[in-house]
Amino acid sequence: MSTGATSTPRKRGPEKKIQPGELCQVCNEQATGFNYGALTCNPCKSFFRRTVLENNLTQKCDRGGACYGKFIRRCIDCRLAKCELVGMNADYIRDLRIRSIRRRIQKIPTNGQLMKFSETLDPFQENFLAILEGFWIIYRNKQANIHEPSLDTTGAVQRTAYEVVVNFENKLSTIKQPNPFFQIALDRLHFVKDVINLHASMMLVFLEAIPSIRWHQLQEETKRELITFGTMEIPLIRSGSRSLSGIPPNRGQFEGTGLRDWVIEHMFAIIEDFSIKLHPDSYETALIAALAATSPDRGITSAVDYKILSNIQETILEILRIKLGIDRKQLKVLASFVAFLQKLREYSHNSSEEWWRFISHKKKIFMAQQQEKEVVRTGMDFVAQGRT
Amino acid sequence: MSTGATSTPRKRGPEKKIQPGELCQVCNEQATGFNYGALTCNPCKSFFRRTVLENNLTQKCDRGGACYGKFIRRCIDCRLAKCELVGMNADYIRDLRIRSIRRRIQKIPTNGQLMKFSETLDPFQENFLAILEGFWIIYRNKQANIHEPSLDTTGAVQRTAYEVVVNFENKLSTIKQPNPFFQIALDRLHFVKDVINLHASMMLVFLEAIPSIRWHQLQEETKRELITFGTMEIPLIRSGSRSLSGIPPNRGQFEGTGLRDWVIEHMFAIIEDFSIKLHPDSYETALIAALAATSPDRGITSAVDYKILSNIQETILEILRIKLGIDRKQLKVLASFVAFLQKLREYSHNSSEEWWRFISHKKKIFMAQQQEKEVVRTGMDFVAQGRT
DNA sequence: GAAGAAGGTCACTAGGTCAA
DNA sequence: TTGACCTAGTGACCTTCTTC
Ligand SMILES: [Zn+2]
Ligand SMILES: [Zn+2]
Ligand SMILES: [Zn+2]
Ligand SMILES: [Zn+2]
Repeated sequence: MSTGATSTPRKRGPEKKIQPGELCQVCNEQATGFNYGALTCNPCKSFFRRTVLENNLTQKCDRGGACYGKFIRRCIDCRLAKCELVGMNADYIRDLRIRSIRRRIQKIPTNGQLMKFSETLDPFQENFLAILEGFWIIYRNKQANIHEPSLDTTGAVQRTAYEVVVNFENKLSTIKQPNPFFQIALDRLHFVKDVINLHASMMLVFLEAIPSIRWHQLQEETKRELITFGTMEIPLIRSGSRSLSGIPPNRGQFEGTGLRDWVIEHMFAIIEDFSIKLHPDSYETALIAALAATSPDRGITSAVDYKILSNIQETILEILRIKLGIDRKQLKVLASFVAFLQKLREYSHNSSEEWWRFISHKKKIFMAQQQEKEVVRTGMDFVAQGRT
Repeated sequence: MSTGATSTPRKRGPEKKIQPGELCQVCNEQATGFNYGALTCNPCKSFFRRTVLENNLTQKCDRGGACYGKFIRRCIDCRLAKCELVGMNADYIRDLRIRSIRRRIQKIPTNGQLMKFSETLDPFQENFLAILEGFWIIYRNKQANIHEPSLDTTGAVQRTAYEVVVNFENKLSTIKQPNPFFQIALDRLHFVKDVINLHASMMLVFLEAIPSIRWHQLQEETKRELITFGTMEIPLIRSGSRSLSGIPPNRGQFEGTGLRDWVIEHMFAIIEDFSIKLHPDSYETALIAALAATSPDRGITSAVDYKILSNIQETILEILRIKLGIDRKQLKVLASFVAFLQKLREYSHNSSEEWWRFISHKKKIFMAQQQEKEVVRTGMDFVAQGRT
């Protein structure tokens, strides 16, 4: 078949106009102009867009493909074939929409036993999302050390579950703030530990706050796994999210700390993936973070806990899906989020030993140099308990 | 902008045509619009369609053709005569729409209190799924060489789009069947090429058959990319699927062929992943395969093709999601499918060079040994054209 | 910056469904 | 068989780019 890619240069701009009386090359009615590469009428233009560009259904012609003239409009098969014959071409598309999906979303619940699908969040889901998003904004904007630029939280949380969020803010403010000004070498170790502790503590607050997780019911081991991996994964999401708010990730703070290069490499690849490929909204980010934080696929041994976490994942995924639908985004976006989470899990799985080596090493140096007058680092100590 | 600041309610869409209070020209009841060429009520519209376009039944009037007003509805004879009198006309018919394939996914009665919503596939989606599944069963069960055990296709395809599927079967049967009995060393090369060609040709048939893909509109380069990667990916899904039907994958057929070990390793890891972790049913498998086959994320350079493929992906994902919902499966299952596809893409991306090296090498040996009296291997040659 | 073309909207209607 | 109600394709008319 000839490619037909040699489309004639289209008439554009204030140039030769269409003569009155010129006919549609498809249906022989009055033409209105050049549409998608051929002289056609308005209906045929719309038809072509709908059928080819919006991916509508085709069907066989009843009359063996013999439709012509005005009657060609009644036969999708023949009309489309004629469109292509006269040179209408998908190369002229600028944007595609998916109407079939949009239409289904508009279905309203019927009064029958079996409800048809209605795509809005129910109050529980709304609340869930509000709390997550509120937390996320605070977590994202909070300085992880006083070198970091802070973002203004005011206003941003307005629509969210305010009280809960204020509660977060209070809890987070009690956590020791890492100090990046190194007076002596030992300060650097303090700093690293404090940063990790901060994130681990935030994770604790986050997980306790996720609606319906019933944190205290989970087994100690499960909690430890969640916090350990969450502490590796969530800060990357935070960093990507801050990057989207205009604060680029600071690679320098990891270099020369003794953390292996491939880990740093992997981290920043993920952050870039997040901010460039995904560039999610703030609610999407909050939900992605919640999915990462509650993932059961990291060696949770208790079957009960696994089930609890799976249910939460399901709840979050459902909220995310409906929200995306409301925003007219494609399911593919959800798929890309899931793929990202997969990568994130691979990262934390592969680098957990390295991180642990890194932290232990720092600790050993620390202990050797000083009789550790133990600073309470709730988050980190909690994680550390699980290690031999 | 300040157009006429007067109360112009910015009308969109067409003008309202019918005034409330207009009467049906046939029965004098409230009219609903122009139907088949006359202003009529809904019942008269339905009546006309049924009688003229569907049944053609007639029946003499008891009252000598004197029925009028509302009572005309009781007399087929008079009602039809009046319809024709006021100008209703069979020319207004369009094609019959696609008859929806018998709903095979029936609503499952809810016994629990949790189930609030249930979605069903629309006719287009039903048809799409039926064709895919029908193709898949044939593709899966077909022997790729005469050593392979075949599965009985009879019965399995009964509920699917039968004609389309028969068409597949015919197309597939014209492809050269690889012969695994090696008389001379050269036969082995023939065999390898034929196997690859078989799969590439199957991919071609598959892609042409996917509803709404409009294969011929895609650019040559796009087609080539799809077939190339599909030929690497789809056979793995097939193998996993056969494994679920009780036919274990045959690793031996790759060993000693010169294909590098890591590729074989990767392939069988994916097959195992598919059959053990995913264990999808046959609908799901067909949809997963279609997703893999139509993925735009493999260096499709044409923006239009990318959009078209994305659109199809969206359609398939939506069907998969609804189908999973009907089967009471969690969204997480969808996520795991997506994650699998991601792995599959990584595999094909990483090993495409190796496969190409492998095929070219075989070809070189082949050419060196014999003046290649070229056997037509449509599928493979198509792929090969894109390579330098 | 105006003409022309792409894309969006939505009332309208062909055709299907199903309980009565 | 009927007709209330639904689904989804249509096309008149509109807005939003893009090009000259
Ligand atoms: Zn036309
Ligand atoms: Zn036709
Ligand atoms: Zn009437
Ligand atoms: Zn009568």
